[in-house]
Amino acid sequence: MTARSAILDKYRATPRVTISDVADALGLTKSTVSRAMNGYSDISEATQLRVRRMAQEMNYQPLSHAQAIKTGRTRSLGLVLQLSDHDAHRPFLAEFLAGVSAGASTEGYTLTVASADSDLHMIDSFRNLLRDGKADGFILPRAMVDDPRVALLRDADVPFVLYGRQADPTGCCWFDIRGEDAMREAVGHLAALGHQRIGFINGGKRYAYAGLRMEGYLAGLADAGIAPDLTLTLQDAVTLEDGAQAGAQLLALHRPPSAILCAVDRVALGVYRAAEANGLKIGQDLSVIGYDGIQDGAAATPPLSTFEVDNRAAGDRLASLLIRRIRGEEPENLRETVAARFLDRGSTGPVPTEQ
Amino acid sequence: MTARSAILDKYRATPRVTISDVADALGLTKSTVSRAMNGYSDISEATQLRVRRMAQEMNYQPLSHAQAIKTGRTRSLGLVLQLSDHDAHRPFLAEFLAGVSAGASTEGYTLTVASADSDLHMIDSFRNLLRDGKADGFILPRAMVDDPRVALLRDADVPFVLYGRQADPTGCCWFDIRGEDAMREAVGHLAALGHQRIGFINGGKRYAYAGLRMEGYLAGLADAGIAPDLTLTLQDAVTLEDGAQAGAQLLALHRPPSAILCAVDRVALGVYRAAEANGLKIGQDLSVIGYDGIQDGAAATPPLSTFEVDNRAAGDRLASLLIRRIRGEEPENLRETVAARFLDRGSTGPVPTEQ
DNA sequence: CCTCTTGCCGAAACCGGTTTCGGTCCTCAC
DNA sequence: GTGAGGACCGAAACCGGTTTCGGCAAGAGG
Repeated sequence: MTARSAILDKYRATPRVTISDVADALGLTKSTVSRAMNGYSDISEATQLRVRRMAQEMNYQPLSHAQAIKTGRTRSLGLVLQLSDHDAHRPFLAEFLAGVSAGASTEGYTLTVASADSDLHMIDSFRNLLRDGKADGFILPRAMVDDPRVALLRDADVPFVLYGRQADPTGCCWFDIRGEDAMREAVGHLAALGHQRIGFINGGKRYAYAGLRMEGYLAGLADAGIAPDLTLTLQDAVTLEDGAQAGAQLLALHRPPSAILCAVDRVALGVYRAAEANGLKIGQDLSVIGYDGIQDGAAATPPLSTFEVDNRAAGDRLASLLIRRIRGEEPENLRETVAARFLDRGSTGPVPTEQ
Repeated sequence: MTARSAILDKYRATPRVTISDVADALGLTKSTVSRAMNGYSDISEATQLRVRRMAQEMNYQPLSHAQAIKTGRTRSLGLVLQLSDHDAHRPFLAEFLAGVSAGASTEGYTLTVASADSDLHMIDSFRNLLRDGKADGFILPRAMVDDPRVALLRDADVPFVLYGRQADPTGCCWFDIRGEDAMREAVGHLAALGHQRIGFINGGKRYAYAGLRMEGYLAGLADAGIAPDLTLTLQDAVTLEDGAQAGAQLLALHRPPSAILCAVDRVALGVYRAAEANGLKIGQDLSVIGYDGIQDGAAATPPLSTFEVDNRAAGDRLASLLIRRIRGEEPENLRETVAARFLDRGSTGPVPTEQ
């Protein structure tokens, strides 16, 4: 009851402490307080400290939309979701959003989410959010090879950060997980198990990650001294159905692969289905490795060996990088990549003898 | 090139048309324009029209955070995601968000998303968003039976709208899909196929929907003249693993059910697994009906019969209702429910003869 | 014809900040 | 002793809106 009331008080009763309150409490003017809070050099160190301390004590925090009226910035990050790639998005979204909003809020930022069902609509979203000061910059999920969002925002000099990388890095910040390293490592695992014919089903070719993962696959083959066989690689598979179809296609080959590496977990689960249809047992007759670490993979039989991707952490990092970009840091210093962690869960095994 | 430039112009070059620009263009003062835009009665109809027309023509739209400084409202809807119920959320989130943001933007509102990993943290989120004017009201996904968010926001007189219903409707607006009707209909379907022993695996009991769906299940039994058998009902299952376990439990009964109704698709897919483990063929030896309409259900073999839930539309409606609430409409008039659509897809069949 | 409303709009204050522009006062060099 | 310069802060304008208050003209009523 009293706890409840205390909370409610903060909801409205207390009229909120303003910059003038702080100024009065210190016998200063609000202009001085403002400049002190913003670290202007024409305010003495001593005064800055006094002001900050008092602000802390009085629990004063400038009202973002009051500052925005002059500065144009409202301390909020924009995220425009694309409906077109639903299926790809779904498993990630909740954790990703949690990460972004957490990362944003530790710096006093909030997250504004919009959605668009076409590229044109997306541009509109950007424009509206900027125009109305609902976003100071943008997080762009799923970098594409020739990304119209990048072209637009870069030229417009609007801060943004990519989840994924970009061939032309000019003006780009990003966070990414090194999927290419994962693919390379996966091929290494499979080769170590004796596999020589290792198929690769790549993801959506419009996305930047596809090229990288292909490189990783090829690098892995090179590491193992295996000559790449183009008939064993397919691309542009993102759904379970895609995977089932691609898997069937590979298994129908004259000399089918004994292992299939998939750039996407969902596709790997499709390969499960194809294997089942062919009477093959995953982990024995056919080895499969995926990438993403989705729940359904862990629940499959056998559990899918895959690479765990921490989308929550990714969101957190992206928010942090974008905020630094908004604050003026150079893009060159705002690029991070991390490794994915391999989860060896049982969908691989030694190459079957009776080939 | 020229198209690009035009867009960029709107991004920044054009300094944005303000209320004074409109006033000057009409030979009025900005106070008149402001009141005209807001429909004050002390401005003549004629002038209001003139102003609105000109605003339209000049593409003027008041800057939300400039108004907020006086009004306290910034035309944005708040949504606080709870991390605890990840699994329940995941499949819905993308479409749901798309719906909400679309519904919001048609009324000139935007969507602010935050996340919380505990109830306490969630209250903090509410408070911060309100305090900083980042949300004028909230959408509360997944209504719970004794929902702390409702208690809080209701008492604080903050506008909110529920996805789901509430036993005590005081001050509550909501949108919901009548899961109870769906359950009732499902039981009817199964009974029509000859099933007499119909199991029911309910969802998370902390959620408001669970009670309703149980009622629907019982109503369906009553319709069919079947006496309810409590040993055939389980509850609190939300994940695939929960479903597998619950399914195994029901199938291990002395007199197992010939059909199992699940309040959640994911759980139904768990029942698939349990059936498989028991050597039962879904659709022949065991009938299963789910609820949600998730993709994985369509991809299962046999495709899961279920109820399609349009989360995008739900989000859209919720946004609309919340905005009306924010604008002052009474909660009593802001309650909507719609029916779910049954998808008969092949996981049901006549009751097997050799019982 | 004069007052009293009423309708309609302008003037100015205000909201909570930021930023420009000066104005002290102190120090230091000459 | 004095002038210049720098450190530090106050005064006031400003941002783009909203809201209060008051004034003017037209119409109603006596």
